[in-house]
Amino acid sequence: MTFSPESLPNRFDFAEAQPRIYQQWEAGKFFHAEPPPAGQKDPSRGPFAIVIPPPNVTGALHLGHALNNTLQDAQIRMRRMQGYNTLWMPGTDHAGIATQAVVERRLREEENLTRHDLGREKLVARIWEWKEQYEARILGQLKQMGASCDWERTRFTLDETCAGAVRQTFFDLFQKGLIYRGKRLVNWDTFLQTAVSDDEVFQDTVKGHFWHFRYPVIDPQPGEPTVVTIATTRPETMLGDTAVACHPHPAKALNTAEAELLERLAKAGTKEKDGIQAQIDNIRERRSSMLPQLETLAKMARDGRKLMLPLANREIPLICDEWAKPEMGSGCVKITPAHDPNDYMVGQRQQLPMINILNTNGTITAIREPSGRTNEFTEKYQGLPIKKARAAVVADLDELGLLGDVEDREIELPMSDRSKTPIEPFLADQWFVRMRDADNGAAGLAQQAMDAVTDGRVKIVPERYAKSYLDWLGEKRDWPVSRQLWWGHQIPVWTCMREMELPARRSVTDLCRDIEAFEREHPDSDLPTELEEFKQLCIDTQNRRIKQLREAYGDKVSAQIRFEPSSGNFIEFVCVQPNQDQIEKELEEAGFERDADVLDTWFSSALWPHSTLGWPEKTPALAYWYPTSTLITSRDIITLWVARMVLTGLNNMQEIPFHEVYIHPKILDGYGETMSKSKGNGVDPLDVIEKFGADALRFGLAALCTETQDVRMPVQFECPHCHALIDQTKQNRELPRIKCSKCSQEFSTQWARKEEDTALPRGPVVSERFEVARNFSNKLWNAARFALINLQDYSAGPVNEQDLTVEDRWLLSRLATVTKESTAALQEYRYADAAKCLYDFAWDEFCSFYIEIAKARLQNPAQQAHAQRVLANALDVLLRLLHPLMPFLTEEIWHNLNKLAPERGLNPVEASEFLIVAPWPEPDLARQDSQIEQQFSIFQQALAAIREIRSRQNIASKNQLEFSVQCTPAIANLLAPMAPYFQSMANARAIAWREKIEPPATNAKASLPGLEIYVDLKDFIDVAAEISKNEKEEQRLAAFIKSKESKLSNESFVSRAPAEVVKTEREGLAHAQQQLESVRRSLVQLRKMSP
RNA sequence: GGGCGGUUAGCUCAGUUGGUUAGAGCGUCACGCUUACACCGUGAAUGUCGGGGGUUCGAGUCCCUCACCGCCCACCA
Repeated sequence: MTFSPESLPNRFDFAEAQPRIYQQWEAGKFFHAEPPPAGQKDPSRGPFAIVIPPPNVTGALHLGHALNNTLQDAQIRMRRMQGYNTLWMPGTDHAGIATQAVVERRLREEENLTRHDLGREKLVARIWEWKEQYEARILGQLKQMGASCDWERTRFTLDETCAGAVRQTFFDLFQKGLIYRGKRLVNWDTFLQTAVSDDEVFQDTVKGHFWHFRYPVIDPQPGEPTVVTIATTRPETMLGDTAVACHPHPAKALNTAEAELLERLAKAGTKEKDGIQAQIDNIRERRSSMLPQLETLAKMARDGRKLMLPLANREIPLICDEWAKPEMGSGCVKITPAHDPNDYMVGQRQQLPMINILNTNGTITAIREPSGRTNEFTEKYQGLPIKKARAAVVADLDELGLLGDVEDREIELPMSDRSKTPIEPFLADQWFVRMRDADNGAAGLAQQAMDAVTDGRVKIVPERYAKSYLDWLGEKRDWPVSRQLWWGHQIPVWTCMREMELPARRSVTDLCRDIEAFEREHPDSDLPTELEEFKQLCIDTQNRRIKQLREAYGDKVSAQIRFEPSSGNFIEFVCVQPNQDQIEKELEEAGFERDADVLDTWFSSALWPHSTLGWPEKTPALAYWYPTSTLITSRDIITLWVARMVLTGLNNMQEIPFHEVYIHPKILDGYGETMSKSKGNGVDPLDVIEKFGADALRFGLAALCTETQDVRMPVQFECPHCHALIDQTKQNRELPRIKCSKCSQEFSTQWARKEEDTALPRGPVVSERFEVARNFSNKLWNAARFALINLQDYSAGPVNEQDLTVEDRWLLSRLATVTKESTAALQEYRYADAAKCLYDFAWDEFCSFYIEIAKARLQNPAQQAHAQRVLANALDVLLRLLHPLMPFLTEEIWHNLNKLAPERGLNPVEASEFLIVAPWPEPDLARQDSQIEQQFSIFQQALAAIREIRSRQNIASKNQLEFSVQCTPAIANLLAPMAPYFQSMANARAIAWREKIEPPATNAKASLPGLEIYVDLKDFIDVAAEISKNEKEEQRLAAFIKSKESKLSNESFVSRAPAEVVKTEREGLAHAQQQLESVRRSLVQLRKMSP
């Protein structure tokens, strides 16, 4: 079977080639990596590994994923070719909340069922079905993009391997005391009865009220107020108040606030000034009207004055806390630690009790006082939904005469994105990972992760993102890891309540309260005997239990035991190691219950770099590829994911997870908005692949990937009828159907729901920004086609140094430079630079010059074999350099090239069968030759000048031109051999190369540094065009000269600028003057000719 | 409110340590089927470098300032 390159189509048929080539790569096992066998020397250049940021199984991949994975694959492919033992670890993320939410929504929409109707097991089974479907789709998309992942190692954050790692990590942290149980305010959705994450909460502005209440002071002293006024937008929360706060130093606080405002006023623009001034006036007014009272309140707080919380009849303290802002409201603020995030912080600072007032369904609960007893005064509110409770509380306070002003006010209300109902802050038991440093000052998890970046073990590129990483970790906030969901890793802790067995003469609750009070008031004294004995008994009981558990289960379990004063019970938390089913069973039989919550999704993805390699097993893969080489991801998960991987890596492996982190740009639409399905401006990579090909998608994305900017990508609908592109606007992007502006036929969009819409053919969302890359791949395809057609009688053989022509040496010099620069650019994640460098070289140098020149040489029997060998070599190198960005096209051409020129290179060697594993080109730096490049550039300029004359004189290319060149013998020697190429590339015949020539009678002239080109125009001359051109040139030069002269006549420039700069300016001036003279001479000539 | 980016041709973007009168692709205009490629070739036109100050012999580049756009974080009882 003979291969006939002429029969290749003149467009690269990517739709046919992509699946075929991908299948060949997979069959060749090129993606699969194994560590070198134990005890053997590593034959490779060493390990190189990237773990994929696992896409969520929530839905299909979008263009952002396409970018992310293109950039990874480019690194992987280059390193593989460079000889590294390269692993790209693929997988997907179970994405807890997001995935459960999607499935629950569908359940609701399609079957009108809630998760409670289905039950935990069945819901989880449904989510697994969803996962299987989307995982397959995601992996399919990655393959169509050409991702060279090691699919045999594909992991899922919820699979068995990852589950083992999660449990091991949890157990380890639990045992180290770095995991603890605590209360935390969560965003509670009372409708769905679930906690939602911060990013599922949106703020809605609604009309509300601002109610002022008066709380009576208990035993006010003379001169003190009898009531304290507070204000709230949520009256019902007062049932859970445990303090009222005022500022400790109101005068100082007012001063500070005023000073800050004054500072802002000085800087503010006119628009803001009025507002700020009003605030300042307010402060000044308050200073006279309210300050004395605020000072009194602060003193009362210090004296321990108490207030009587109405309705609940609860004694609550008046406290000092800086959270109270003297410049706002009444200057005092009610504190409800269990139902407001800020109050919660105050509560923690001030050790206030936290009183929950809500049931999970949003009705008022049976309120329990800190002492443990139920509050009988609030029974009447029990069971009321919030709205009714609010009205009742206001009415009751009014009746007591404690209601003050009621203002109308716009309120920012947090709403649940999922149910569109208001969010209630709700106190829930949660598990936390301790990020803070140890009490003895030893670096905690957060600090260790910070150190890894500050000392350079982990390098973040671009550097500025290290700041977000460090700032966020620097807060060292404990990481809440439990989620009230069903989809995820269930927390491996079993809990049991145990009653305190002790012959207490007094109630446990009282004893505890006394201990607490005594320790607070006499921190340095020993406890009284009774209390001390009780405390010791508690400790002994705990220790005895821990010992019992240890005896029963050894180190397979770790226990934390806590005493709860309010109930007098011990709570035992037992964390069980992985694969201890028997122990779990025994615990459950003994009355323990497993925690129903699951772990934060980021807990499992935090382990990704080592869990995917098999940890906690000591696998050879883990030993070989960990730490991985680089992580390529987007900036929005630097904190959520990157920081946590560093932290768990250091904890579990005692080693960083990766050496480098590259943060790539985000893809925005034409309006600068992030792409998302919910806006309708998302582009499906598969639509781009279908229209432009995978290589165009990849090259296009890489070319846009610059360091500082996000990628802005205007998108269009493609009409399925006539293929016209219709710009997407904010108006039309949410329509279910669109009428094509060109063919007037209609098509459907992603919003199509109704049958009449879905029946229409779908118009995909694409971007014409991929056209450039598609055109480029076609250019390459055809350049290769040309080469192949001309290589049919190729014979391998060495290329002798003395046979190299100027154009050969120019090309080899450029090739060396391009190899060096594009390699460096890729290695440094400067993708746009790499793409541009290769694009320019391939198109403007290889195609426009080398191939054009080759056309003449390949005709000449004496030069043909040599030209073929250099051409094959150049194409070979170019294919290898482009392969990471355009794998399919280059692989396809490589195979064709192998058929005609299996042995190639300046010293021919047999090419590898597959480009994907061909060696990466080494830049032949000895070939870099600036002199040759300069010489060649004279040829290029001369050629351009002749072409320009042809164009301005409007001379058809079929008419041959004659030209002569006035230049030095050196330049003549250089240009004379290029005569055939002037002929083939500009249809221009060289008459003479001399130092002095007689210009032809009718001529057009071009002057370049060191040479003058005269084109003999014969009958073609268009005098008017020539005059106009020269006049324009005259003007331009005159202006240029004028500016140069004024610069050079400037004394301070000449004396202060570096001599070199002055010299180039002088030379520039001289040359321009010469040119001007020449232009003027031509004009005189031309005007004589003009009628 | 805090932090980080951005603003250069109609559009999308480059622009090194300050140094000729600022570049590319697309689009526009003119010409063109010439031994691969019309998804092509040849040539042309196109800019108050967001505004205002400053430093400097010299500023798209450095400093200050204002305006606008985007992202992240924290948020007002």
